Amino acid sequence: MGASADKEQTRYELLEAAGQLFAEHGYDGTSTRAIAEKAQVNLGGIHYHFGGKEQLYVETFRHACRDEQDSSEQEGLLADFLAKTTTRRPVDIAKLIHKMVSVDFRDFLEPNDEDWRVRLLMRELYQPSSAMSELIQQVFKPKHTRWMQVYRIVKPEASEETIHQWAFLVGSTIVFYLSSTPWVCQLLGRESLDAPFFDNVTAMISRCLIQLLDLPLPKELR
Amino acid sequence: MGASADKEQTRYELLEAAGQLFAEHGYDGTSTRAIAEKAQVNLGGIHYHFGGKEQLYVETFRHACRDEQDSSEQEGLLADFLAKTTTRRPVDIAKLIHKMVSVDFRDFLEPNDEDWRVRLLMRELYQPSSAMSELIQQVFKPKHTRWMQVYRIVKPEASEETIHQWAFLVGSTIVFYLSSTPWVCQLLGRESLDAPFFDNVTAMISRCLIQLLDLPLPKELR
DNA sequence: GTCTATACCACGATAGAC
DNA sequence: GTCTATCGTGGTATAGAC
Repeated sequence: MGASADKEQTRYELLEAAGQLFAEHGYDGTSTRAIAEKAQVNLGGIHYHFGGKEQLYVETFRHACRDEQDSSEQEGLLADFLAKTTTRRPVDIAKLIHKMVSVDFRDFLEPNDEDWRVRLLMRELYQPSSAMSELIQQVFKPKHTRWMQVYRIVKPEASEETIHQWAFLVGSTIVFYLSSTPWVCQLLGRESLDAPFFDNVTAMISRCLIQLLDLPLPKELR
Repeated sequence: MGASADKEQTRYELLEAAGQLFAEHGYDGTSTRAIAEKAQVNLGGIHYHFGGKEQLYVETFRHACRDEQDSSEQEGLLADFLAKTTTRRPVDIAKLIHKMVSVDFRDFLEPNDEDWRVRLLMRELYQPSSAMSELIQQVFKPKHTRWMQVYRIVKPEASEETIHQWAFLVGSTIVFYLSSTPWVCQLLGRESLDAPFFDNVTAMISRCLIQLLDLPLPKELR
């Protein structure tokens, strides 16, 4: 029993240490020796428990996914809206869109420097590994499908391609600001991007989505 | 004389070989030995001519920038428009925006697999190195400034922050589709993204930009 | 001045001792 | 289950050939 608990403990220490280092320095920028040292585990332990650096990365990834997919506050927003059998006023759909955008932005762009999970997920975007499919299925596909549902409420006759492209608008903006923060800061002559800045971006993207659907802008977005 | 020409030739061979390999496999994924072999140059030549892998990467980058910044067709579009002293009708500005978006998308998303330069520039986005500042100044800042000028023509009283965020819309979309193509394809159930697909994205982003400025949509975007 | 051969150190992986 | 020794590879540096 003690041995089994120790094993889990060792695995956990390795996953947490590896996650933080991978998120900070990337896959290639992180040495297994650094991970082992940070986790207070012997170098050989990585190969013993996970099989190698590559597999440790994938497992770190699954570890991060499990914690991320729980926060499906957005799911609730949409479900609540769909549950209402009352007539759906255009302006209510517009407000729903604004709320959903806000949730997405808050989940991904809130400056929570202590949490390495979001940054790790984003890294996978540009360095696709064998963990990519898992991340798509568990985190991004549900979000994407939800956005597509919203579009279909308003324009059920639209082409699939158009709906997909519309649904990508929020994600693409988040990916951009998350990955290109140093660039954006340099072009803006700033040190960092704060919450008010992202509130404005949220409002702008909401306006885009709403206007593309020919819905009326709520007062708060005017 | 012959020696000097040989030197330039060797440097050129190294830059071309390194550029292709860096674009294909990334910085960490490319070994100096592979570069030397592809360029038919001795391993030591990299250190002699450039000082090391890092400096070779930066020079490869400048090499790519010089070829990229020439294609400033967009510059011409905007200059032509500004040169016209006739009254600027809102719909003409809308058409200008659509044209400028088209040029941007064509420059970056046209499937020119043989040319490694664009892919190399994009890689720098998610793996910022010492070459970042150069890329921003030479390639992205001019584009960004151009977009900001367009916004000011219509709404000179807007806040700097709003203008920046508006100007980032095109770039963020391009960065997204360029970097996340595998993800997009998997979510769409496609093999690849073709020109008609990007034409639709171009149209959608143009609509966003135009509607955010309260300009009338040209007929071709209806 | 230009290029070649080679040695050096850090890293990932692995086998074998305990 | 843990730790150490060791191998192959990659980036770097340099002495010496031309």
